[in-house]
Amino acid sequence: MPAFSVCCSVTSFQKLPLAFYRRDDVVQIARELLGKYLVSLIDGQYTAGMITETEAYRGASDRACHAFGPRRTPRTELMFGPGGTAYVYLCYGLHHLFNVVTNERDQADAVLIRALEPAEGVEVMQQRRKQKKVTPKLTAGPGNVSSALGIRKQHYGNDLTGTELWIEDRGIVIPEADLVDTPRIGVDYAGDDARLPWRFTIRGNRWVSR
DNA sequence: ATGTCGATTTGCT
DNA sequence: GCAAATCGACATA
Repeated sequence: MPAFSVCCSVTSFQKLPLAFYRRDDVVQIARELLGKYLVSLIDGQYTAGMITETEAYRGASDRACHAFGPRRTPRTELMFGPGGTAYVYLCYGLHHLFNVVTNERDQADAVLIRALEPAEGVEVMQQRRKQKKVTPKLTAGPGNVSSALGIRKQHYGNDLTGTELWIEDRGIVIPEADLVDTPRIGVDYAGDDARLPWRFTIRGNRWVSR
């Protein structure tokens, strides 16, 4: 059993274009992001990992979303802008959580990236995370993803077609049968919306939180 | 293996 | 004031 998925026969890694993010169905986008690669070139360090866990947050109509209401504040305003930017915010006062803003202007949808399978720059990730061993703890859990890739609040608003932080299609397709949906984590306060099956993982992949 | 607790920004009551 | 899209250190078993 190999430690990492094998990536093969792909000649070009395609950076996802703005059109990918600006579509109307955030739940579908959250599904499609599984198997894509989140890449960062931050502080001169190149790190990348395959996305293994996502959660969809559907704008003003979703009680679990910061933009529910609609709630427009200096922090959430970015989500009301057009898709293709990085919504980074501080959770519980210390964890930087990385989200992808989707949909068109005024539709405040976003996808939270919750876990990665490390691909490149693993040693850099270990240094940032202060981990001697490579285990799922390295990149499982949204706070750990940001920590491993060097994502901080200064990356709030970054253009995801830019040179610091982006997502690539490397030709990996997750079969529909291997796509697992469950309720989202840590949103008990959201009433009925807390039960929506909008958290997505890859069946059998060990690089997931919890 | 499981549980409690502290760190500490943002935004609502 | 308090709860939050969390995590890891530490305690106990």
